[in-house]
Amino acid sequence: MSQYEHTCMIRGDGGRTIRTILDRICDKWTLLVVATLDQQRLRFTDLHRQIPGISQRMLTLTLRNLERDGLVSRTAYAEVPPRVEYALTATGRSLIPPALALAGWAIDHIADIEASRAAYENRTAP
Amino acid sequence: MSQYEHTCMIRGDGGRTIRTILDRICDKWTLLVVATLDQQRLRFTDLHRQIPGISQRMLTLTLRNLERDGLVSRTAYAEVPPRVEYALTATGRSLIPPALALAGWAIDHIADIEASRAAYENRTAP
DNA sequence: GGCTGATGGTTACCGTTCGTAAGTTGCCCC
DNA sequence: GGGGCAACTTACGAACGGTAACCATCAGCC
Repeated sequence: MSQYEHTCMIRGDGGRTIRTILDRICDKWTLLVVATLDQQRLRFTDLHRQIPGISQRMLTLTLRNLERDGLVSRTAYAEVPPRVEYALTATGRSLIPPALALAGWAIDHIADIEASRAAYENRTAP
Repeated sequence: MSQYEHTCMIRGDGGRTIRTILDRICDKWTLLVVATLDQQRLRFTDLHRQIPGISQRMLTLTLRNLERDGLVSRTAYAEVPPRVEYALTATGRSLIPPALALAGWAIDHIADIEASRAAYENRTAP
């Protein structure tokens, strides 16, 4: 029996719960935001600058989801101009190792994947 | 300096390449399909049965992307009724440990996340 | 007193993607 | 010859993501 059944099927819902969580965590931006907040608390604008390609809207939505799920804390200071700082919670920090494992895997296999993809395109698009 | 910069920012593209790969790997279904193929080769219908909630269309698309990226192999037997078997390649198998790490994290923190989410709803929707 | 700039967003719009449901092909069994 | 199985494929409406413009507030400056 695969370890998958131990970890993913452990609940009676046939993996539905874990799918919901993975769906929330594994979107395009969440892992990048969490990884960027590793070891430092950052303001909205700094996050926006440090994550290339993210829009303000997506950053707002991603941070709200993370805040709602208890992975980052949001601290607003009543100053002018306004200042809002985001930081990982304990739960959020615990996500760093598996997130880095996945990112490391991606780094290790970027070349393979891109080569395979190029070969596939050549095969199917004459 | 965080390890993130060592792993994610190592290339000059500001993390754009790794974002592309993560975007491809970290969608709703890919990790579940890969985890389900751990230790066993399966036919289309078996995969469909073992992954609750996936539609035929999404399974087809997910498998095509995985095949294109070289993570699964597709073997069609010219029989009647047709038989197509899917199995992980070496690259696909190497994704299992980080994928299980992430799934394990999700299992460990489902309770925290759901509690935080419930508390958030109560706070914002009186 | 009006203008500019910084900050942390929100809104409007639109194209792409996703989910549901139905159709297709080829052959076998009853 | 009607129904069923396997592996897809297509059609279509709903939901999501991206782009770009807009907003509110106040400090500092002319």
